[in-house]
Amino acid sequence: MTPRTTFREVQAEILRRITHGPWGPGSLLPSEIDLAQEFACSRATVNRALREVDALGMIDRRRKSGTRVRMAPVRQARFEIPLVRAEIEAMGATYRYALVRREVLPTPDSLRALMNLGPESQLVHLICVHYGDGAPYQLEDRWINAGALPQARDHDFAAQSPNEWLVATVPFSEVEISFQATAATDLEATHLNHNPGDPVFQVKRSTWWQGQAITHTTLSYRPGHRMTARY
Amino acid sequence: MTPRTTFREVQAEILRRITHGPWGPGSLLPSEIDLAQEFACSRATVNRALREVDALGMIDRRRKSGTRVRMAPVRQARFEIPLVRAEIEAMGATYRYALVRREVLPTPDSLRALMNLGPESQLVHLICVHYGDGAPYQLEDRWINAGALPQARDHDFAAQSPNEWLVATVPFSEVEISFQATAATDLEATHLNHNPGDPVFQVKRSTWWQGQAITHTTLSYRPGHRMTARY
DNA sequence: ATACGTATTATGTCTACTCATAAGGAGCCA
DNA sequence: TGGCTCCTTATGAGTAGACATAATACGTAT
Repeated sequence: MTPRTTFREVQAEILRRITHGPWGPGSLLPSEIDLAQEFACSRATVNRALREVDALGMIDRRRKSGTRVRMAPVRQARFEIPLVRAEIEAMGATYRYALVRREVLPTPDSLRALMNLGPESQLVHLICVHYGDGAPYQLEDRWINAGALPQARDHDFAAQSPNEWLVATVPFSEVEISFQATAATDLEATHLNHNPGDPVFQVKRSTWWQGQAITHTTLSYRPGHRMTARY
Repeated sequence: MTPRTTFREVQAEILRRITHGPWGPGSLLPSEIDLAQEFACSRATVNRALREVDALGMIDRRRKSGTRVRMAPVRQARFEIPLVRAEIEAMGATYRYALVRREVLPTPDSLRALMNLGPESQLVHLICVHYGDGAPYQLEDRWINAGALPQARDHDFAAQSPNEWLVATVPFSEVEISFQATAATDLEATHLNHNPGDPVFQVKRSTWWQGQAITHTTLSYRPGHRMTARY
């Protein structure tokens, strides 16, 4: 029982009029005051509804000019980036994790520029495999800045995957993520049931905290992997 | 000159306290009323600030229980999906487009299930290439539902790319998008400077409008292409 | 001890009003 | 034809107060 008009109702009706109704691309919407009158609610309610439609990228709002339906909506896809464990368990599979390699090395030249580190810096290098129902799902090749996170030198990554340790240790970092297709290396072929040279879906992720590089990771997926989103 | 506390200031301070300050993962934030008192503003202002922090996936809000900092933030990457033209022109390159093939065919079996179409349905099939500064950038393999969009049968796609025609014709559709790595086909090799079998970054996109399949597209990128986002 | 109803409390949302700010447009003057 | 000021208008954002709703806490009856 909500006799009052809610901003969700207003929003739904506005969306309907844009997608199915009289407000086509480029058209000018009535002012907030007029809409408030029409929907018999306060201007604040209309404002909130319009602000959320704006966040969807479907309208363009300008002071004095008014609110206009975009000619082409600003398309944006949102991908949730879950922990591998959650991703695998969400498919109903049993998660297992194995540490393949663990070493402390001076920073390789290829990562020096990427992580903005000096020549004497050291990185903890980890290679591990994530399995779903016993089948390899993802190969993780991770480098952790030992200068920024000295605890990483001594941590035992055999029990807990580095990703889970990191989100618990540095929860709110800045992240740059990129997707690409590459040819399978011998390492990827060995651990992911690929043949060398096969196409591999890779995610590269760099994270920073307070201007310091924390970790750089390459995630390689099993053959046929897809990332999907709706919008 | 804004002597009043704005919701942005409140939001910034809350974010600071979560990321650098005293409110670590799992901790309970003061109630909106207490925060309003502390920041000398109204509850509505605090509410708006907290609502936006919630949208970032950093806190968990529950009636009666209060607001809690998440143990691990809900990571979400947002990708803007621009028109190829805009993508290429944003790099400072000159955009050119070429139509390679245009035909009307009965729906292939592989697409019948995907687009939920009957056996007598027909699709407009288009293959085109998008160039940046004369070099091939993206190969577009598109199928348009001729039943839902009869205008597509007669439209001349030599002048305008199908994507631009479609966003002008059916601007607000539902989209499913997925990314994957595949091996280059002969067609991709011919038009994108790949060798057959090379890894190709592919984007597949299906769009629907009012429950009807509109179009299904496979976008294949030139060698080395990356999709990048920050969050 | 367990089950159930009730009080409490924090968030969710709406109203009504106020002032701020960006920007289009009219009018005026050189 | 400019270029300038000033008025008007639509959104942006704040205040205070009210009621709704979900969920926990607690006290009482069985």
